[in-house]
Amino acid sequence: MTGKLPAYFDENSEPISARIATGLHKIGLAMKQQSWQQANGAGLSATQGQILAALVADGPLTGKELSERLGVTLPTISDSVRVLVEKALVTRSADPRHPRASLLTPTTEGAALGARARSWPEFMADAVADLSPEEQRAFFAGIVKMIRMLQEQGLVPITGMCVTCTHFRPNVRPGTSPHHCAFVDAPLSSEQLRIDCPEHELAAEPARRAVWEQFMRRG
Amino acid sequence: MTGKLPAYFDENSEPISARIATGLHKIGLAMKQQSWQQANGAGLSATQGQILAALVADGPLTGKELSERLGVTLPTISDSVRVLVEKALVTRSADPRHPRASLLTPTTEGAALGARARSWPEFMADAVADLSPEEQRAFFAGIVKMIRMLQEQGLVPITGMCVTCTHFRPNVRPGTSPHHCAFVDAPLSSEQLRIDCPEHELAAEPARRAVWEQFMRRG
DNA sequence: TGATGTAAGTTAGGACTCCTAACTTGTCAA
DNA sequence: TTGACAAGTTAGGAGTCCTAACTTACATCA
Repeated sequence: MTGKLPAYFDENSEPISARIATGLHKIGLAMKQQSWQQANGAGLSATQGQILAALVADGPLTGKELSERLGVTLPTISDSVRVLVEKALVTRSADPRHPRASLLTPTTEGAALGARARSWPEFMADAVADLSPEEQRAFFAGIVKMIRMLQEQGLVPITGMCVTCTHFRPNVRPGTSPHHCAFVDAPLSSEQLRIDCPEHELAAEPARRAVWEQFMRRG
Repeated sequence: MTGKLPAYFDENSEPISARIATGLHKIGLAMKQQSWQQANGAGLSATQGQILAALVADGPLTGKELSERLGVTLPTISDSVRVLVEKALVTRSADPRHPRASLLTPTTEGAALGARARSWPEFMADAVADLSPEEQRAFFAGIVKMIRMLQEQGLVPITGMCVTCTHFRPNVRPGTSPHHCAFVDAPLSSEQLRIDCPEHELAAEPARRAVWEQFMRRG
């Protein structure tokens, strides 16, 4: 039955991986526009919104930490933070951990805006909601693996994902919830993995690789 | 067997759709950085690279068409095109279809750069390549549906996808290649669907909706 | 007690992105 | 012939993002 039809597209189409890349590109377009619009609607710039969202999600952070999370350089952060301080949306306080660092904390008003900013990607969640649960699981699994590989290439900051966390124990029991989080001491299924956990603690390199390999070894 | 374990994460974790959204956000971060770096390495700005890539992929386009494809306004395109013309990477010629429009065509050098720019998302294809073929199919299916839904919301331009094309005939035969492309008169499987087909011709609204519904009706 | 180093930020400056608003200019229809 | 429409351009301004060069605090070690 294979070879029965001339299979025009097998020869003339780009490989599926390239088309996935193109598709993600289009989705990225929507995200960019959306976050721009949402931020402007809230009287913020896009990065200001992201900063507030990060502070609300992960607690007080230093400029350095923000620059890593958002994937921009320190001067860019410094600039946006200055504006946020002027607007009285965040305050600085000394960081006990680092000599010259200052922890950024949102004010009441800033926290409210940050909470709203966190929900900006929800327009995508809406689009995802129309997929069947099974499709969502498959989609999510692909995303987790893909992010991990992009992290290997140094293109995505390593934060928040279970699969790089000291507390993560992959495939420790049979059944639908094979993984375990040692932090909250609770079982965890593959589709419950976190992408942005505030308790994430980066595992050291050899352990990190071992955890990933054990995670990928299904069965 | 359900309910056997306390299911901490069922209660304390965000829904999977939200985590998918966050994940896509992270991937978007990598795309943004990557295209910035690649473009700079080629002596272009990010949008200039995108414009050249679009011209190489889809043939001569007008400014208007470019602005729709890239999701930016006409002035932004106009500005970048001016620079590209100064650099002798594209030329303008009259468009027979529209009175005041001008078709943009890459020069030899521009076409070479555009071809390189087209391959910039390949770093993602590499990350995708490590997924199993089955995972890739599922991932791709999710992307196609998601883009379609974002198009409905007007967040992604409607171009290049089979599922909005006059030539697309979904689910017309049983088996692994149920669809058909009337343009090249060839059968088509779900994972061969195109995301960015230059022959795409937008179907009129009632037909478009009907096609989508028939596409979603599996079996 | 200093000299040197390191890490976190800031400032300065420049290229690019991206928008809105206002204008120009061809074509077509009333 | 007048007016509407569509495609572009220009002007102006806010924001993004970088590199390079500084500042400042503490830590270390001679």
